[in-house]
Amino acid sequence: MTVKRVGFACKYMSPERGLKPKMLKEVEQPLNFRGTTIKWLRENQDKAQERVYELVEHNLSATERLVDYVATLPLSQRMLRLGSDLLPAYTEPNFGHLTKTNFITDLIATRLSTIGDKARGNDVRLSMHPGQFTVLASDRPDVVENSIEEFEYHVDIARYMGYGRTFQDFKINVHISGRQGPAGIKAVLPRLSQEARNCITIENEENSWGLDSCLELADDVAIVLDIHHHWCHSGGEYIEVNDDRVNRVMDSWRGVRPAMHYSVSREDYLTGHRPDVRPDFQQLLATGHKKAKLRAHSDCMWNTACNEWAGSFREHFDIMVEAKYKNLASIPFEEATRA
DNA sequence: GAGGGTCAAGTCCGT
DNA sequence: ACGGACTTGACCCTC
Repeated sequence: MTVKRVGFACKYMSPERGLKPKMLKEVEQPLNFRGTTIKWLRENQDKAQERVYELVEHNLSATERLVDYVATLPLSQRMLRLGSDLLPAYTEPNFGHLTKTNFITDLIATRLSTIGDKARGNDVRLSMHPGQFTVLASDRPDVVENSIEEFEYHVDIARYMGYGRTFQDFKINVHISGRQGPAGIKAVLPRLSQEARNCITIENEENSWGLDSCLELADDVAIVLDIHHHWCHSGGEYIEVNDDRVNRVMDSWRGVRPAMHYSVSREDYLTGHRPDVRPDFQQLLATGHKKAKLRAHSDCMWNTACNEWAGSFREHFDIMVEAKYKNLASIPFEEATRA
């Protein structure tokens, strides 16, 4: 029997929202990342190595606790995106070495291996999503080089966890982003490691490179359909699960169960909007709403009509929920749309 | 304690 | 030309 998953991204939030901020942080911090800035490392060179060690140690523990938490959830909720800041400054030219000294590399290898085993042992589906600075299709060669390095950083994490061995055993998702478009992605693929080519997925954007552009890559990589991005990009289309384009997305996964993204416009930007009616993009634009603001993610999955629509994809897709309230948004959505 | 400015990187949109 | 938004806020300083 197929498990139909719904997941959340990067961060655990406690259901006890009434706790004082300090208490809340105490409860949540053990499962969430800590970080630093390049500026701080630059200004505190003598303490930089120690600081990075401490952060890596914490972030590895946080990742393990987060995977452990997800492993306690019903099978249908065992899907998780890991944050990109696990290893601080890994690809920064002057400070990357701080995460690559021998004793840290040993720590990373050991701990990530354990985490990978736990994820596989508990059927937790994992992914990552490199940031907006990863532009594999840029028309600037230096940006492409840096982006390959940044992408391979995520692949290193996957590899340490024992992934990247077969097609889409782990998803590392990026946008096309650059001015070269789909051709730029095709050009860069042969330059990526084998594990990277197993993990890479391409997601449709709200602006510039939409679903049709992504589908040009359907023979090369798995496509991640973001139905909210498509709603923005198309000017309000609620794409149906039986649409031919959706079929082509599914085919791009070559037999692996596809993953997709679901989010909804911020509830506080649509004050008074009925929760049982899907927002009408054109009507919202006509009443003075700004496209940029309609893109912003909501706290929770407040719109039951959108949820029903998104839920219709669960037959064929695992769904990554992108919402500010993380697990507190994804879990009720999962329960409400369970078949 | 809470609030606000700041932080490596690219690209596009809106003003 | 420039600020804001984006895959993700966390940290540090001030009050």
